[in-house]
Amino acid sequence: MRELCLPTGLGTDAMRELDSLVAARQRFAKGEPVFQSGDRFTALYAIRSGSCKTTVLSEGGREQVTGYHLMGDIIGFDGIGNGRHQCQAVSLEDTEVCEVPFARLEELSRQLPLLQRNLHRLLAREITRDENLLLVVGSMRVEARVATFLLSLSQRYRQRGYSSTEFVLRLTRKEIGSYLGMKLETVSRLLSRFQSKGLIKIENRVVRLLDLQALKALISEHDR
Amino acid sequence: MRELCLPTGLGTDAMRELDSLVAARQRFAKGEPVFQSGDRFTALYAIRSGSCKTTVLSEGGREQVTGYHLMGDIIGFDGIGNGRHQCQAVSLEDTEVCEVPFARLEELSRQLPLLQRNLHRLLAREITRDENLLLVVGSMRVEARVATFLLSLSQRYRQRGYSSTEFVLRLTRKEIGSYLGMKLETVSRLLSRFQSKGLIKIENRVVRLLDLQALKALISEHDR
DNA sequence: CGCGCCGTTGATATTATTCAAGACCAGTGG
DNA sequence: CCACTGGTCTTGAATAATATCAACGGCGCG
Repeated sequence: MRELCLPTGLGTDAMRELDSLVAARQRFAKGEPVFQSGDRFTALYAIRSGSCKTTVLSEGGREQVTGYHLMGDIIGFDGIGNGRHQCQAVSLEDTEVCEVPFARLEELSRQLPLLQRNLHRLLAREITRDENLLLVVGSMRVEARVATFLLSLSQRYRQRGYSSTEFVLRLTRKEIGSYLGMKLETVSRLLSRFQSKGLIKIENRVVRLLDLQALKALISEHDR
Repeated sequence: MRELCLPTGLGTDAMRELDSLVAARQRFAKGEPVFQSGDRFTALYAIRSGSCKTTVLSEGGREQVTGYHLMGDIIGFDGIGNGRHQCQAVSLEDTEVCEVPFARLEELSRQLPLLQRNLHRLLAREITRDENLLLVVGSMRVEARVATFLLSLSQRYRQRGYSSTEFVLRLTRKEIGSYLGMKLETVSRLLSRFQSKGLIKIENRVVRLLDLQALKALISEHDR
């Protein structure tokens, strides 16, 4: 498991106890839901490999992508509030997931203050993640939003030990657009523009970041 | 304290223990910060009367309003992640706040499963609150966003036992705009338009909702 | 009383969406 | 193996939504 994750700093005994409550890995093919909106909430899910998107559905059946989750991320927190999942999580490629039964996690975290602390950290990080996204979507123009998206992915891949300058987008243009509050054509245009300015190289879903500085500059360049 | 709040369902003993760790009320005049971005995180704050906004600041010094908190809300969760507050909370009128030291709350919640559960609920609700706002800002046109804002306030005031059709906006047009991802002029225009259509009556900060159905209809009317 | 923020409204400019067409690609079935 | 299909992506032109600029009235506070 990962640095920013539940077992951080736990002793070997505690670690073993935590392991014992984690179920075996489950596999999800591309497009399969890990959980659906309305499902009874019983567990968190740790992504061991692959990736997922989380989406909320508006009354009109409109889908809004609220998260793009990579290996090492934990998803499912949204269900804690009222015992049912408020969003759905869908696998974006072949994905392996470990189920962490939440009732038992709560129980164990009563005995292990450090585990409790880590759980709280995870919950809080989810909050700041969302608020950050809110800042991006609410206050930046589209160009800066896409630049932010790319740079944030870059950083997340680096944290995971992968290349921070070349990676595959598992989201479609439409999904990226939904995530960033714009239309798919706009996403496409901006990626093309970034490429023509020499900031990135993009071929379908494969991005290579060529000029991180310039991308950063785009972000602060103009308000909205 | 309130229904959706920490002491829900606790016995009288547990209640007393919880009370014992809550500090006396503090008062904040309009414009005063309850906590600032970068402050060391030590406590949550329960709003007993009045209201606050929470804002995050981008690198460019741009302010994004991420929350509008009324009496009964608890704020400060954002600091749990890394021990420092990620946003600032500012009083919008004369406001009374109770400080809840977080370390002691964690400790107590290890002994009281129900308290633990309530704490987790609060954290999770904060997450779904943000994701809902994301849906609003990311996928609705400005008209629907403002309608959603008014209806959500209506509901929150009702939950608190106040009039759900007449209330005072403690946020300026600029703050509302920031919260909803639009410009202050746009907010002003939309409120005027709603008024001229007979949906609301607005005089400065005082709103009266006249046609809830029509406001609801506006929301689903069109995507973006 | 005067000054600074707040709010409204109109005219104009810009940004982003919509509509439309075509290229590309992967999967499917003949 | 190839043609077919449906989804994805790109790009252009027209259009609609929203921001910007500007002027002014009003309110609250010192």
